[in-house]
Amino acid sequence: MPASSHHLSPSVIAVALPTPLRRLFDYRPGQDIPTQGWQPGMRVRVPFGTRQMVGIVIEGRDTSEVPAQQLKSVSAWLDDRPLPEDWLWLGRFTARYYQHALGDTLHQTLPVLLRQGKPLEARTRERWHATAQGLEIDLASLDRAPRQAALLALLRQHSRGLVMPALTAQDFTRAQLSALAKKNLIRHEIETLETRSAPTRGGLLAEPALPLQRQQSQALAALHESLDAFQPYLLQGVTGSGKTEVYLQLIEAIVAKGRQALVLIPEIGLTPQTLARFRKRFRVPVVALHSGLSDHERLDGWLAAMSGRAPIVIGTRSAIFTPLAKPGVIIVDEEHDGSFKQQDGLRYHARDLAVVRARRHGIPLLLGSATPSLESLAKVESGDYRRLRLDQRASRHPPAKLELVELRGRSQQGGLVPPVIEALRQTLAAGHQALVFINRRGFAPTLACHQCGWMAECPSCDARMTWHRQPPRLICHHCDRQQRLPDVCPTCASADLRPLGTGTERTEETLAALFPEVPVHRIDRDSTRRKHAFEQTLEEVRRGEPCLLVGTQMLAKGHHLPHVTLVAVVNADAGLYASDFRALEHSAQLLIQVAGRAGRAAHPGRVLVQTLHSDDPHLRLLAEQGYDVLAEQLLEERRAAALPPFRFLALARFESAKAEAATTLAESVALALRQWLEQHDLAVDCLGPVPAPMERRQNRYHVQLLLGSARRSQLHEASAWLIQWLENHRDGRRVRWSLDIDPQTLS
DNA sequence: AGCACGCCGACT
DNA sequence: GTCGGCGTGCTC
Repeated sequence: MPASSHHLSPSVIAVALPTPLRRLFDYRPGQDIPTQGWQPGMRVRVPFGTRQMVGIVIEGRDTSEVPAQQLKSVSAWLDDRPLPEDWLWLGRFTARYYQHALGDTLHQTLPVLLRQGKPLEARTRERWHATAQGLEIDLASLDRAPRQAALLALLRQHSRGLVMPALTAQDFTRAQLSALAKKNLIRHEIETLETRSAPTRGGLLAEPALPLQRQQSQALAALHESLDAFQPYLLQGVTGSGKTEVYLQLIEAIVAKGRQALVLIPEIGLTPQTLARFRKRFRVPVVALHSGLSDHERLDGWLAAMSGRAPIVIGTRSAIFTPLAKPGVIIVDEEHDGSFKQQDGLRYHARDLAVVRARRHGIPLLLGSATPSLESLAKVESGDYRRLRLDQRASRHPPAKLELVELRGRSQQGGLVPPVIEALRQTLAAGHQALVFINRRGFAPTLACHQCGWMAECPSCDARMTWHRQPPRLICHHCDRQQRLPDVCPTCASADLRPLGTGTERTEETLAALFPEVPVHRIDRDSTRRKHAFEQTLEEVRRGEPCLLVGTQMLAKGHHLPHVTLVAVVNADAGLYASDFRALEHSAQLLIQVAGRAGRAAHPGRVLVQTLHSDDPHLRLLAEQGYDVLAEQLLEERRAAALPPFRFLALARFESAKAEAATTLAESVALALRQWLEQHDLAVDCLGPVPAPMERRQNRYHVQLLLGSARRSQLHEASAWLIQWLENHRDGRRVRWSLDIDPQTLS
């Protein structure tokens, strides 16, 4: 709403504040309203309780329900123009859809520096110099403050001065700077960073686009049919079929029209290589928003996107909230990936918000995946999305078929059966590389006593502790609790303690013993904790010498491993038989993704999948007919079972130190909700409360209530009512609760 | 969520 | 005598 539709100065403004309270707070506008007038989306600093907070002005009001004497005034208006309208709109939509407090939502989707009230414009930084006095003084006179002396010595060497980042990089502190400044030995000035805009001469591209295969051209042609209107596309392409090249050429067309492209990538996919590929192609700036940025870098990227200076913005989940001056397309790569859903606090799904945002802007949306989510496939079926297929790989080999290898009745070494070990041997003998995929880190999933059957259990969770070798410890993967390894069984004192099951460390160890002549690289969260360790290993692997790779899903996603011709999956069953209704979908996606690592270059690949259930119909369907056919069947099963995407769900979670507290609250709210649903004749059902799949985690008990409806609007009404009930009920104090709209998992 | 206020145990 | 435990109540 433009300010002109309001009084120049309303008597009250409603402000969204960073608190979980689901309401706005009214203030008097105060004295220093910007001369151009106020507008929704402007930031204000306001007194809140005993503190000052930064809030976002949402609307003006003639009167407040709050008694006039209780109204406080705005302390300061922080902006003379509002934050971008597209950002505010999406924030308001998100808060409403996910039933989250608006103030908290807006706060979370803003760069840290803007949350703190820093100016929206140019970024400033301090540049420090030695003063004339500081240049003359004898450094020895500072011998009691050696760091100050070192700092002054450094500044003396730089006549143009040094900026803060350069100083903190050398571990100098603000305290040391202030101390020297107090002695008049140094001083600083504030400089504005003139963010360079793009060199546009020489054209858009820094390197020529690659020639397209027939299907890629067709996909691109289809995309060109709707560059100026909302239209979602599902680009379904097998690994190695050149989805990225389609993205790049689409972006080229969009940027050539003076518009911006926003690219969302899964957390694990925003690697230096991915980024390098974009930056190498385009001469224009590519802003990357990832977790490694400093607050200043993040603000810079945000401002560059907001002003339109950055034609291409690429980032993970939270980048969906980046404002764009001239939105042209949104691309979501690996759209099925679970990391697009935030799993705590504001539980939004970036892919779903991308749809909403593209519709609002009237621009195309491109969802890419080799293994699309059932949600997106259902939208293709219903005609909402257009499907574009890429079935051909750039290399002449078709994607490797999954070969199921039965585990039952076979001896195992490090979790591998003889035919798989033999296949590894042949692969190495041919001078190739092999990848062993095992989705459990550590040495063994647990430690068991062969005398009495005792197993290492976490004292705080309903879970087994994982046996780790490096360092030798029992670690709970759910709460991070660590214990030393027992020498003897704690219940029967037997020394016959053995690993139960297999993790990456154990497989690595076995492979190193079986194939001493080649290096074995383990890639999991533990082995790559050191910065750049992952990249270094990949670099070495890409050189192509025969080697073995052992790893978790870190290895499965997106990395080019051109010399790998054999993929072995240690155990396909873990995900297949999990209780979660999406378990099958997710493990099929993971298997196909792992399989995609095999044979991307000159040689065809093989994929061996070990399983205890080689006759499982779903697994066989996947192996024999591929993901599409399985997905079709899974969709039918979901339809028959009235599960998403044919039904909408909301999951209320309750958590407390005492099990009864959570259960009692959940029961009361369920009872009240059921009555209310009946009275209002809403087609929403309410399942539970039931204990969560892992009831006890970190010594807290988890209970949940599942709401389901075929009507999204009714589900929303019901969840809004539920939230209100919980907020008004004091018993909820000792119980922590949350509501998850469109939950990704029911655990 | 913070942060204050408030009323009962082990310390200088 | 007080520092501080976290129970309850409020934030325009």
